Amino acid sequence: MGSKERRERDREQMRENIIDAATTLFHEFGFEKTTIRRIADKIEYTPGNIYAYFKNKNDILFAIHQRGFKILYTMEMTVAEIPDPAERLIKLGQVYIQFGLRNRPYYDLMFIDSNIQTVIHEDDRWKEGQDSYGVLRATVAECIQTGVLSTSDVDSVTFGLWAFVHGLVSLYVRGRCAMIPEEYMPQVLQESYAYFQNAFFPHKDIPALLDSDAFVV
Amino acid sequence: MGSKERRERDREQMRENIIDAATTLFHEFGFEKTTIRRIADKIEYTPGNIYAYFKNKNDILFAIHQRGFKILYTMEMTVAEIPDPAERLIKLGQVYIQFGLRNRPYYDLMFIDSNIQTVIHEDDRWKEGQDSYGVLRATVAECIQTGVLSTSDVDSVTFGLWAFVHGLVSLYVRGRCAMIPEEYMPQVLQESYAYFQNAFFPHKDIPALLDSDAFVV
Amino acid sequence: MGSKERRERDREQMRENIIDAATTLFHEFGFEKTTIRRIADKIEYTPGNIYAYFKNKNDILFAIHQRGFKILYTMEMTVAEIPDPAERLIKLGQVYIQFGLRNRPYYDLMFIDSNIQTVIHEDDRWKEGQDSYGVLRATVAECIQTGVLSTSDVDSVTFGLWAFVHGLVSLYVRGRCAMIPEEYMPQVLQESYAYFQNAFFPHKDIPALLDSDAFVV
Amino acid sequence: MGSKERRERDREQMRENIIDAATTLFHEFGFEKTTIRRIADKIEYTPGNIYAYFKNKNDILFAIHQRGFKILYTMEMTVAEIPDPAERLIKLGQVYIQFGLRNRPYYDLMFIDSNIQTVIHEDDRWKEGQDSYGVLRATVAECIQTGVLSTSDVDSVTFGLWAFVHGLVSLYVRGRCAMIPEEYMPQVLQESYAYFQNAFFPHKDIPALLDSDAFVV
DNA sequence: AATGAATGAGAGTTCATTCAT
DNA sequence: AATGAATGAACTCTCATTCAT
Repeated sequence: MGSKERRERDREQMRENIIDAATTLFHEFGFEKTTIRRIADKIEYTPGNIYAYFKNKNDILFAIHQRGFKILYTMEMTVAEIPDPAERLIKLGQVYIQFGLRNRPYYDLMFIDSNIQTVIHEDDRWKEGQDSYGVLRATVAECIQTGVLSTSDVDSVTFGLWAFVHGLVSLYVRGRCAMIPEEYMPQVLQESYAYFQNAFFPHKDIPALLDSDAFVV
Repeated sequence: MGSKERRERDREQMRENIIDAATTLFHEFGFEKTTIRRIADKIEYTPGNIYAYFKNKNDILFAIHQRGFKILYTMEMTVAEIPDPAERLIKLGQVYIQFGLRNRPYYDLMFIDSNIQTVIHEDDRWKEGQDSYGVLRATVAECIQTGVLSTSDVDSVTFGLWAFVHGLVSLYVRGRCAMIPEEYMPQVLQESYAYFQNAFFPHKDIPALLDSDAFVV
Repeated sequence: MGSKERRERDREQMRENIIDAATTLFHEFGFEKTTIRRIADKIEYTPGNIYAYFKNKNDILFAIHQRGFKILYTMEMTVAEIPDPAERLIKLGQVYIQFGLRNRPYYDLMFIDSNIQTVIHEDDRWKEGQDSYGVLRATVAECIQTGVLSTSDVDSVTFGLWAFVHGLVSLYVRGRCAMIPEEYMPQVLQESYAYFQNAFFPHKDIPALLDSDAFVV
Repeated sequence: MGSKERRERDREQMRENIIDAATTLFHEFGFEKTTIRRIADKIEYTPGNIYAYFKNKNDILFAIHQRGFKILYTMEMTVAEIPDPAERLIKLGQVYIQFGLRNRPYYDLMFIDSNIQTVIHEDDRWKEGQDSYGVLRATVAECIQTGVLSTSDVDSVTFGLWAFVHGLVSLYVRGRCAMIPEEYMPQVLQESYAYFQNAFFPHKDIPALLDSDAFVV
């Protein structure tokens, strides 16, 4: 019977609907202020019914979290095949920023929100994130190996680079850029990135990637 | 009468107590999950009595927020007199990191938390923060003038530098560093900072400031 | 399915239960001193559940208010067909008094209570009440037309007559008749009414309606 | 020593202040919604200090109540000497209406409010009110004796007359006159009163007292 | 007499969650 | 799978009242 499969598919679809609705609402109103009823209303179902798909409210949060990392990883894969590690590193940063700006609700949960901490065991979260971090770290390591970056410690540089792009995205996402006019932000992000890129790879003639749309918010 | 003054002092002390308790709890459990009752319990007072000192829960948040910026500004002032703008810039970054690591609950509220947005008018917040940003921006501008930094846009570089240090602190404060062992973190932070410092000021011989205690968490 | 209908009926029944309980309690203790908890206790439900049927406490008050006017209007209709306007007017007064005495909690809310003012827009309340007033006014107008009442102003007389019956009911309902023994009250009300009736229609030989049970409290 | 007397006088003055403030506030916001703090604020004293003058909130209510009856009685006395009982009766009604319209907060408490019921023992209230009622009743009795009113029962007529004037005042005071334009009300009240006066004393030529200012609100 | 701090009880309301149907 | 009713615990906040000073 395909009926069993269809039921499976319907079930999955329903989970997706709930996650979609919750993602938007969590981002817009915050986790605490988003009620199960509101999520249910949005997808035109009953509050109680949500519990047929998720153990509880936290469980929804966890699902969103997982989905976010899946998306990020997919995006990272689009530049994974670039042979030159320096260029790959630069593009990785851009991909990361692009991911953050275009998936704010996910980014929020994955790298900023602290509600998630009570929901997800540290080990679980690390497992989720380690692939992404792993890709970045591996690229940095390659850069060091090829001499384009000179450092004794892979993690320090990896962490620093991550911190930089995370800083750009999170200050913006959390509305701490009031001193810079909104419409000017894409340019500031891009120039900022370009400046840092140049500081790290001064001798290499890697295109500044000014044509990138990573910074379009 | 000194009695009136003492009462004044007692009252201020009480406000401090409330702020202290709330600061800790907000950081530990989040704003929403921290109840007035819990704050009251912590200082062994009655919930209702809190309202004799603060209009409401939001008002407490606001007070914490203000105090944080006051502390940060004071810390920034300790390096404001350094004549060499490059050195001053480097120390400013260290002071910022130090502030973040040692005042995590404040840092949380000031630069990460999003509850604050509904509590504090954007204008007010910006006014609070502009002094700090202003100090940083002025130093960057000086570096450009003296030719030690070369860029066409002050804000892009200022924002980028802020993003970097904010990234370091916020990833740490929000527990996203599980991939790096806790005890190894101070070193990672320091080396990361040193590496970036060197990337930005490669020709100047500014001490790496390895003796700094900025990174001791 | 009859199941949906039954659920509908159950729901309506529940609303009725809440209204009934609230009506009694509001009358007995006043609106402010009646707590949602107490209403819930009385019908053996949970406080929170009340909010599944009424938006808030005010909403309950409003529902009672509406119900009261419906009852009054229905009672007025029972004498609306009396052809002689003078007789109709007299009976209208009796019906009004009867309504007040037998539905004290409603009467309270409709014509005495001032909490209702903050709950219900003046326009809404007036709309509710205008039918009742309209019936009375039309009857007075007819009496003037047929010459049995002589006045230049319909409203003055209508208002005066209303004031009289309202005075009787409200002094009683609000316990201002301590100077008259309780058991003597029905007779006082009746004789008072008869005396006024005679003063207004001295030449007509309308039965004093002593057989009426309007005044039995 | 006059100092003891002055202290006595000061104390009395303070009680007056509290009563004044409370009277206004109770009328404007209702008993429940008027807080002790608000009363204290109005007279620029401390909440706690109020309790040096009144046992509790109810006690203030009681004092207002008493004062109201004192005022009413005083006003009634201004017409007590009119020799013709019919004229006296008519003027008594006008005085009553005037009292009600000009002392709404008192009137509210004395004849409408039901909070007072829980505060004041029925016996006490009756004692307060009996003088006023007594004056009215005595006048009615005199009218009967002189044949200008013909009835077998003094109380029925007394109560009816009281009900009429009470109805006029209370419907107005409690905002149930939305169907009549505000500015038209004084005239309606006056004409209504005149019409009733004429119904009761058709053969006597007592001036309609149209010049009275009793109905000016 | 007057203050300001403090209390404790309780208000209306919300909401995640459960459960019978 | 889905519903609608119901729960129970908790929330923020208010306020009459007390009391040490």
